[in-house]
Amino acid sequence: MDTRTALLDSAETACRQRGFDGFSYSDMAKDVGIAKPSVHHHFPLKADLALAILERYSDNFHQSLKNISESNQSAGAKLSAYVQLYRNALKGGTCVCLCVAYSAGRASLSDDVVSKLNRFHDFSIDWLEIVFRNASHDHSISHVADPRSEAAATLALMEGAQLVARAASDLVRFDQTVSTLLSRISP
Amino acid sequence: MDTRTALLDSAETACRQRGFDGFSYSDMAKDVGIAKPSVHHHFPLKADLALAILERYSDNFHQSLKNISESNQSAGAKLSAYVQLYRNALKGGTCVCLCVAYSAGRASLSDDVVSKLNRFHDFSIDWLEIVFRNASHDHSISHVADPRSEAAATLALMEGAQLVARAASDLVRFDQTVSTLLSRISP
DNA sequence: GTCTATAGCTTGATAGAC
DNA sequence: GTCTATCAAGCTATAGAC
Repeated sequence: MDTRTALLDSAETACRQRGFDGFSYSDMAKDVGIAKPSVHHHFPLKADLALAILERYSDNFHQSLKNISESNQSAGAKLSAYVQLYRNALKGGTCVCLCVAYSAGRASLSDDVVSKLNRFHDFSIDWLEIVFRNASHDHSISHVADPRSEAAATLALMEGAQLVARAASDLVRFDQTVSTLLSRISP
Repeated sequence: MDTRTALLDSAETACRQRGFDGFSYSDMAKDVGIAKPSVHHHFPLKADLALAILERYSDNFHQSLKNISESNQSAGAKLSAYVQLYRNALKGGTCVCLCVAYSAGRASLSDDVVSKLNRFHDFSIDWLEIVFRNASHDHSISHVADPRSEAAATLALMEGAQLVARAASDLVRFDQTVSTLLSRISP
């Protein structure tokens, strides 16, 4: 594995565990086994690092949603897979997803990172809106109200469920939080 | 106003804007107009400060829920007031509530603060559970599923809605997120 | 209860050799 | 691309005078 990728892995994990202000170039250097100033060769400023982490994360997430769309037929099955994605991102209650970490640490981020973060949110809501719109045709999710609002609520539910589960370091909290949503999905 | 209260005000606001690692004793000292070491007289360690902020916040929140319970008749009206509480806590999109800030910054908090945070979450869920349980009698909220799960989902929805709105610094995001929930309340 | 002074450490970032 | 050496600034925290 190349050094840049190893550094990004280290930084993303640390950021999702402890927040963007909760890890340093020194931590990354120790993790990867190089000297601290060498990290600056790959990411001159921490703002560069913030952007690189988000861009890679964003690309992976987009790919995940594409895979979910392709490998699941009904809207309900797609929604269920989406919830699983956020459940897995918790890594047993030790992490939150990058969006939760960045949203909470918004004040330490540059304007372009914040705007990319908001575009990430929009992308997720757009995808969910289509799912809920399809659900009102295939009836795989019960009593769907306005698809756009349902989509926004679902994204917030995922982020909030992660926060509560992270606070307790307990996946059961996540499961309890999403159970009403999942119960609306037809088998 | 006494110095301790002024310091708590400064710290709570800063924490909700920038996270617990995002402000320092120096910031508080400047805010209140005293020297930095004087802050240590009131809160020797930053861990003491973390606890004091949460305890005061918790007491205020409990009082707010009590007021909501007393001044609203139907379950739907109580839920609507609860949502407003979280909307106001956003302060126009500049802040999140303390629980969101603490949950995201969990790694920097001591064990007793984390356990108090989890008790705060439980208290909120308990209160909401009663609201949803009453709603299945007074029919002021439509299609209520399991009250405990609805309660957990509602807390997560509030925290997630705050995160998304904070990321965008835009209250409209909050309103869009909670609109499906509010539309379930009978007029 | 507030002050000045300071300790001891970590941070992000740079200079310059190899 | 990685290193050693270093910087200025920030942090939490303490000592001791008033």
